[in-house]
Amino acid sequence: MQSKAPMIHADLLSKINNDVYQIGDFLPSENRLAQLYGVSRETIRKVLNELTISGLIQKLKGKGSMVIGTQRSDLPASKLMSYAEISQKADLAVQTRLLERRDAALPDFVFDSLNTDFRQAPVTYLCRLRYLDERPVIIDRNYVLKSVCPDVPAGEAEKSLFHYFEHDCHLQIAYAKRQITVETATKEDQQLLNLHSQDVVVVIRGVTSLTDARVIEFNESRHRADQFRFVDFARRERN
Amino acid sequence: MQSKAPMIHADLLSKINNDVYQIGDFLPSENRLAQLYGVSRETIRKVLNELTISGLIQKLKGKGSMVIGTQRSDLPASKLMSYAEISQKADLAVQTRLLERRDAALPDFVFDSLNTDFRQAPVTYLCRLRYLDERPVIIDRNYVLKSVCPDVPAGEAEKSLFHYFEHDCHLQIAYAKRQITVETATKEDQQLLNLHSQDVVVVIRGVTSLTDARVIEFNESRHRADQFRFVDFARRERN
DNA sequence: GAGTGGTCTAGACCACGTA
DNA sequence: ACGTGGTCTAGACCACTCC
Repeated sequence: MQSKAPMIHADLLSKINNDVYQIGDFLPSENRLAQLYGVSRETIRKVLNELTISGLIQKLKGKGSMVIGTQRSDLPASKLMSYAEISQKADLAVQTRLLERRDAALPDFVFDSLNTDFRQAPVTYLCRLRYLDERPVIIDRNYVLKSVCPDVPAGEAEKSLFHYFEHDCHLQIAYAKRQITVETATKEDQQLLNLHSQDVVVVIRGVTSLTDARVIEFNESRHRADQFRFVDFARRERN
Repeated sequence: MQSKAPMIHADLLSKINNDVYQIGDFLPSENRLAQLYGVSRETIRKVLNELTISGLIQKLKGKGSMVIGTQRSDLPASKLMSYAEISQKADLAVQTRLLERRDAALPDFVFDSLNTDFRQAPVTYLCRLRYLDERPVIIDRNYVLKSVCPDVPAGEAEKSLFHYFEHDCHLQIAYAKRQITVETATKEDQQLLNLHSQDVVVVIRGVTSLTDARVIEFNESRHRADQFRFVDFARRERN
């Protein structure tokens, strides 16, 4: 049983993505939408607020809510999605190869963050190579805490880690902190991604947490710089 | 006259940043906060929702709201802030030099986006070089639409463009779309940023819009790759 | 059972833009 | 004057956690 707000959200989303409401158009007013969906105005406002944050609409005081973007135009690269999920949405010819999977301790470079709580914690280490059109473009390394998720089957690792966490382990991913930097390619980067010695890679390091705020994994993602693209939508904080 | 929600937001924010509520702690319950601040629970919930989106707290059903981050720990690189504002927050020794300022038409490379509406639109072109500790690290180029902001004084350009827009022109910045890529350094990049011919730069291209959804400027920002760092917080969409 | 957050409501008052 | 979004309220019912 879906609750009302998510259903309305999904409905408006699909109407925006399918040009029922086109960019530049105004949505029906909040009162009108409340009537149409048979809910209170506050419920409509909750949904419109989410669409505003996502960058799909802009509210104009005294005028209405204008459509300013769609999901399909610029795929949500800044959202928290797994590689498998993004690929699926983008309709790309992708492939994943599991290079390594073994028990390990968290390496203590721990991504310069002060996550000292996790030093030497037992993890399942995964190293996967991502292909786009038969060409290797990303090296993904995951360090999954055994205290939260005791094991990761090799078969699942080749598909989607997130899917495994959420469906098979009943663990709900909630949020992640990530950092993007550019670094010179290591010998291993050069070999796996077919790079030259002077090339650089885009490195994304992050921590992923669950709805109960427990950390489930650390990860490092190394991208061919020429294939890297990050799209962001940001709203200004009003002070 | 500040309204209630923003005041409570600011208060909780400062208490989190000043360790009154430390990471791992639970905030007072929603009912408790409603009593403390003398407002309704929905007002409290609005504020807590904002803090959740910002990555400062995580709500645990049946338990409470746990602090999971602060602003000072990882400064908000993914927020929509001007260079001047970020520098100020981060307490960096920075400097800006205006290299060029002239009337122009929007170049038609228009950032591959389909903003065909703006072809050949008259703009004020600005090129600024940003220094960090006496070293040049960023080349900023702005194309400010004359139809929205007729002119940009040279003096203001050396300070903060956003400050000029908002305080002197009474234009309210609302949101921006940006794209991050990595490209090989041009001759000009090499000269201005002291790079070698094989080096790369991180390029951020974007469009900035106002609260009334009008575009005010396009921009391109070219960063020394070794100085570039982008921090992001993302929440998982619940489907 | 008591307390927590999640959802939704019906209504109020305001500031803003259009006409 | 009217309709729009912005803000806030007081209260209801639910699902969840903890004791």
